[in-house]
Amino acid sequence: MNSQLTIAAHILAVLAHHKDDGAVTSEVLAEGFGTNPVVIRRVLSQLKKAGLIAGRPGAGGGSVLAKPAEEISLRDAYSAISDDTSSVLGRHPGRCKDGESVTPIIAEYLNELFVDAEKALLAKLGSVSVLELTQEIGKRMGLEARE
Amino acid sequence: MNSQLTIAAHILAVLAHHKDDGAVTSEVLAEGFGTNPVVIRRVLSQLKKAGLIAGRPGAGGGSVLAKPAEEISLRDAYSAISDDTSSVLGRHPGRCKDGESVTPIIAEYLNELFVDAEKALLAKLGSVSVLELTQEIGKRMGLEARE
DNA sequence: GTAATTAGTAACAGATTTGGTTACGAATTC
DNA sequence: GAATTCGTAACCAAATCTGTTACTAATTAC
Repeated sequence: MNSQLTIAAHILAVLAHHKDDGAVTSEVLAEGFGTNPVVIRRVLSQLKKAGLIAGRPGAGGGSVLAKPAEEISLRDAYSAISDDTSSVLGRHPGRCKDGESVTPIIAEYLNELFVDAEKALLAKLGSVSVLELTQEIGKRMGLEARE
Repeated sequence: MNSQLTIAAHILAVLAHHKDDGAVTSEVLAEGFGTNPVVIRRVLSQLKKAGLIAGRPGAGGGSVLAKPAEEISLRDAYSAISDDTSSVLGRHPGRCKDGESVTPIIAEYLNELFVDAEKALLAKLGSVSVLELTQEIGKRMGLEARE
């Protein structure tokens, strides 16, 4: 699900933005992102499993951040929605005919390189906290209101 | 096409590895990767457009590197197979109801962050040349033969 | 010049993935 | 007990991905 990270980041940003207004329902989040509440709940479920948010069913329920916004990074969101097999760059399958010795070596080395590249990406995501997210969003909203 | 970068890297590695053995046919490349020659040719076509390889049809034809291996990086391969709209992390669609002002701001900011993260990944890919690729592969083949 | 080889590309099919929807049970509040 | 909301399963349509066949164009071999 390629939009899950985007949705997760959106959710975290909105929850942090509304931190003092109580829980946010999946319906509100869905409207904000322009999708169905179930799509949102699928991501909420994974963020919850990862301990990033907390949710309560029932009237007046919804989701809130489970931790201070400065303790949640976009990398946490990425980890929450990724399974172990997923990779942004794909993996070399390493299929080859018997006796062909160069292919599996290329496969293994390329996979190592891709993992390294992915680590660089994750490091960048890890450097952005949800707190920074809301601060920047608040700043931009202020600018826009003034225009 | 998610395996295209892997295929492209495989192609470049094999072409560099066989640099002194003449052109390599799409059939040989396909066997090495375990796929159909047409799948390989689709990627070859893009690498050729990007000026990374040169190909000749006809008997004894095939593909060769168009530049010295040290002047081709995995980032070049990535650029060759990506179009402008593609992104490894996806993009925030920015859909929202009228009057909702926070959503487009979140969308824009997240997209900026994702582009930054992608740049970190591309920088890593850019640091690996096809020459290094073949050198490391040659090293590993030597090690394996000795086992 | 003719045959053989190979790239390049279009067209198509099957499998997989993705995003959206409906539905329903469980938990919670009022 | 009624209303609300989550959590999740089931399903569907659209898109994407991978592989295949088929054909043309270009080039070499003889």
